[in-house]
Amino acid sequence: MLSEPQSGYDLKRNFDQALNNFWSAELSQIYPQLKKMEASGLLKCHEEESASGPNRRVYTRSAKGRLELLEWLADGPQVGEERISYLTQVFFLNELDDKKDGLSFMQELRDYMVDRYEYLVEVDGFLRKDDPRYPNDLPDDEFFPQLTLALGLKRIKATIEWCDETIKRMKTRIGD
Amino acid sequence: MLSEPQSGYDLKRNFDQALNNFWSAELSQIYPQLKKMEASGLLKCHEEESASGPNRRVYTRSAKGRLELLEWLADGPQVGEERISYLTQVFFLNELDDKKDGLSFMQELRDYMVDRYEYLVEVDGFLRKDDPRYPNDLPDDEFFPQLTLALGLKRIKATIEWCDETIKRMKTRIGD
DNA sequence: CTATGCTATATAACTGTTTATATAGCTGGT
DNA sequence: ACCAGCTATATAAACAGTTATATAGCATAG
Repeated sequence: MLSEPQSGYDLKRNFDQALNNFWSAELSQIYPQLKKMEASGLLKCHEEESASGPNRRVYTRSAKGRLELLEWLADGPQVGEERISYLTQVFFLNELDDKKDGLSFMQELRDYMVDRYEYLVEVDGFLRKDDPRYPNDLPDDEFFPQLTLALGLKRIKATIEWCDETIKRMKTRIGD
Repeated sequence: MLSEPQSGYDLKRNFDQALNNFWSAELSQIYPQLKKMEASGLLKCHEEESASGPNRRVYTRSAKGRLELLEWLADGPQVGEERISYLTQVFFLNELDDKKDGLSFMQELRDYMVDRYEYLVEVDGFLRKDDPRYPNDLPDDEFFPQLTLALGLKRIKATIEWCDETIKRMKTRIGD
């Protein structure tokens, strides 16, 4: 992102597409943030006329901005806690009177994960097919975006496995 | 949580331990939240003297609170986006002049994940060993907390696999 | 006896993020 | 002609969450 000059609107689109739901941001967060970064000298801005609608405010990284980016990467991976909302729900599943309701919950979760998995496989296939010049791997501008996809696939697969094992364990407990 | 009467302090401890870093909350978030839930009739509160320090404000779920919990579960799993900070960093790794810096980044990430995996295996082993009365599975009060652990293990394993594959791909690209 | 750490609650300040709303003009369909 | 949908920016209000700070008493280690 911001490797090439972009407006807030472009950035939003790239965020949504490229990071495949591993990070998102609303325009109401992006626009003030870009202004803040411009004010502290990390970005430069120039206006462009738009064919439709208001002028585009196009941002470019400054030398200072680039330095800060390199520092951010040099600090190493940010491995803070990863929040999974539905796990807090799973925790409360033993409060249910009818144990079959817990099973339904897990089956619903599994169905969602399978749908998502199939969607990501499709996106991944599209990325890989596009360029036959590199039989061993993708060019740089596709390699790094594809890494986020590859992790997504592995993690969702692991989650589906967990759903299956949990459903099996729950069925045994119900005595079904 | 809140299956049994608890103070904000208890809740924090249980959150941290039981959800194994899949969810956390600070006391400064918990205390006002409990007051809010008491005000809207979801919780009841009574004070207890404490052996050390100020009185304990102990909360219990009300009938209304229990209903709301059941509705929350009946709505199905909350499968919102899962944010992974380090993936946004991976995305920018192709900005680095020296490709070996990208490799170091991935190796640092792998080391962290391996450490975390080994820690979770230990915790999981401790949970399973404690009760020999159930040879096939755990009692209810351990089964549900263990599910969060089981998912954590599968996901971290998947992440380590991804790190290994990525490191391999990166090495090939460098020509090492 | 002093420092550290634990139980226990509370608030202020700040940052991050989402939802809702507004404006403005262009494009394509019915 | 009208409506829906897209590009494009902007702000207000609300909500979520963290960091810092304060108070207070007890226990334990050095």
